[in-house]
Amino acid sequence: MYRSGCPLASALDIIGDKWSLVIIRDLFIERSTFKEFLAGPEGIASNILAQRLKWLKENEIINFAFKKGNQKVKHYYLTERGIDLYPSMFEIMAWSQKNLDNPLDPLTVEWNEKNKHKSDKVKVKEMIENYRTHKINLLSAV
Amino acid sequence: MYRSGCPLASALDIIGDKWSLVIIRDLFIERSTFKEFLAGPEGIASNILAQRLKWLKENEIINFAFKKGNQKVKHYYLTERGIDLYPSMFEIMAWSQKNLDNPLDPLTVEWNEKNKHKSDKVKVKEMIENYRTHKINLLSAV
DNA sequence: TAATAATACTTTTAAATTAAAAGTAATTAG
DNA sequence: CTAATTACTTTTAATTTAAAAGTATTATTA
Repeated sequence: MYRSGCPLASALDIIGDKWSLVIIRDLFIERSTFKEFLAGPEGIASNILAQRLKWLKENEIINFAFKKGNQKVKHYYLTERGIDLYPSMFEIMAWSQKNLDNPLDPLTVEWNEKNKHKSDKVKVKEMIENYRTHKINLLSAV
Repeated sequence: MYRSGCPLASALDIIGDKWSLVIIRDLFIERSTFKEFLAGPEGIASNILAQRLKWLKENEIINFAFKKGNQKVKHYYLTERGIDLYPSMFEIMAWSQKNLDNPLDPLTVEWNEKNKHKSDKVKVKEMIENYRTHKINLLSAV
């Protein structure tokens, strides 16, 4: 299943594509439904989205639950293994902002402004803490 | 060119595939020629390798030089923008080793053993320092 | 409660990318 | 001068991605 015993290559075997981390980003910013993922600014196709959600679930990076009284809307959320990806994503975003000259979307500009006085370590820690709180709320409503 | 103004998605537009970071990993461990990349344990196809090297050069993540007296063997190396990817790669490898159960190759086991007493910050710093030294040697031989 | 709408997909077909294998031009070594 | 080596390129097949339309199930509305 894995191409080699290199941990970098193994990780890329799971999340090395243009969409997986984008979906995981959406989960971190509290988007949780198929419809919300579809509405993201990158415009993922519904078949690709369905396929990636299945793959990420099979690899125990995400899971989903229904809220009580509703069997229609699936709420996806990150497992611990998924939450654990945040430090990698943070470093990739830092690299991107330092090295690519693509104008940032308003959401990122706003987030940067709000967090500019914090250290990287605190930024990562707080994002994860906030996500855990959100997840608890989501799962307590199932 | 970029799918959105999200820095994560923008980075994935450049390096979001199964091979780019594997090639960059090779560069960090001082593999520098087409032949050496081809010989890596993942078995990249030569056409894919050529295409990726071209793309990474176009995006100023890598460059190459000939050594003096030899116009045949191209020695690829990381630009500053490429070296800057190491913290992301380090976090991905850390995630992988914590969360995937794929047996590590001997090179990684050996590296882990040699560096186990160091902090993550020092590991990252030293890898980059070592790479810079290697690069200086390489370029002073052109 | 029956019709309508919404949600999370699936299917189909086309386009693009990846892969495997073989081939080639330029350069160097013998 | 010949043979080998290096860094590709080409060709063809297989796989993946994408776009668009369609569908089953559940929830909402009249």
